[in-house]
Amino acid sequence: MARPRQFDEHVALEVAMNRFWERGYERTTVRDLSDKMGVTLSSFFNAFGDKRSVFERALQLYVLEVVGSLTAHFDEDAPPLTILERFFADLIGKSLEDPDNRGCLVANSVVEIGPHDAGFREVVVQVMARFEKSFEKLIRRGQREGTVNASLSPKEMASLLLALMVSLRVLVRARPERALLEGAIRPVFVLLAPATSGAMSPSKLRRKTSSPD
Amino acid sequence: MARPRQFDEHVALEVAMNRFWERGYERTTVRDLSDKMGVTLSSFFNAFGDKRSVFERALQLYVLEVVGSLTAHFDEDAPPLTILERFFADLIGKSLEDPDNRGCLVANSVVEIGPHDAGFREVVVQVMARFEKSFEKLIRRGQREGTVNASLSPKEMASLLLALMVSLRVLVRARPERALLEGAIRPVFVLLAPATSGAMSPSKLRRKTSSPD
DNA sequence: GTCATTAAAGATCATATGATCCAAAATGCT
DNA sequence: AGCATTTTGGATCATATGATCTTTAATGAC
Repeated sequence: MARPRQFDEHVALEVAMNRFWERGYERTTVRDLSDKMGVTLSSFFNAFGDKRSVFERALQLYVLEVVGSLTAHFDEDAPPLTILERFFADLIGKSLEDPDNRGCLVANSVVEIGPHDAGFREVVVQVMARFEKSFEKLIRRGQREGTVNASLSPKEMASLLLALMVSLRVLVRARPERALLEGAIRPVFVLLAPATSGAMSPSKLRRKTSSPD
Repeated sequence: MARPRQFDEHVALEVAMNRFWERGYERTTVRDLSDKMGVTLSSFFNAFGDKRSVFERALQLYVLEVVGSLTAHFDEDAPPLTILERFFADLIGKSLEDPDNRGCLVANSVVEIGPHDAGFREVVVQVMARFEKSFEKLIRRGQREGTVNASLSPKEMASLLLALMVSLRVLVRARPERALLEGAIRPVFVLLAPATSGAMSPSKLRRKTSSPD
């Protein structure tokens, strides 16, 4: 009943997402977008409305795909500490393997348009809240099961893990060094480990092979 | 011998710094800058060259003043743990009292222009390296003096503290909540506290007034 | 006072940018 | 085939933006 689209909307949005992720909102022009998306400028505006809407949907897509692939760890059947270890290993791995060091679109958006756009801030806040809740649940479960240090406040630890997660994604943009990122998380896992019975200090848990650096 | 300036270069740069801090690099136009700086567009370019140069000097100024006022804590005559507590309390206080939730210009720059401008990235990396070194020294001193958990790796803890510092400044842009920011740092201080002799868990050090939340 | 020198004022330029407009093209329905 | 409907191509628009140019103003040196 009408002329069919010559492009796949989902594929196009995927391209847009990667473009925004790499260059940020302001530095990405609609011409660059429509180019990379393989969509004419007319079709771009016809199909998506305006630049802001495209970003909105790109951000949604990011949350669905990239954030989703991370949160998937939370549903694994494993001890909370294992889940957290896998989660951060995955986060660091993905961060370091990105040749463009783009970090996280959500975190980037916090900085670039956080205080300037209440709508986007809301999205970002929601995403963060989800992580916080998941972290908190993991901590609580670990404490119930005796695999996580029972003296820790789950809420505080959730804040710490969220903060850590954000900072890893920010730091990698300037300093994509494994030692820095892994160094930052390792002490936190020392802290998470349950207090060993007796007078044993947490030092035994610190590393697999150790030498005081 | 020539017409004198009608503006104070330092004051003008201060204004520019605050403008970049609040709005970021791309969103701040030279017209807005010259306006707020009280300098005509001609004088702006005449005195500073171009927008990038102004940002460069604004960033320098930020490092000197804002970062400087934070690093001042490191020279205080107090136990490392006390210095770190004051440092983070100050950081959080300053972050929360800013009505515009601007976070940190350096951190913001990491995200906005980190991967796109090697020159600025270098500045940012330097600043971070300074903090890391300071953190590491504090940890080492605390360990020598017996006021910091001796089983921790100073390098790793320095990475963690740097990461934490960055994340606080980023988080405040979207979620200026004291509970979140303080919640994130408190467990780290639990970790930093020296292992108490005997089988005592760190729980006693956790809070001044406590109730398991 | 004259002159060299730099700053200020304000118009102006070239380009970039988000967005629109209109005609041509492609489809399904009848 | 003809029509309604949506997409596409490409020109175009209005404005914003970084930067420059020209003219005038202020100052010290002589």
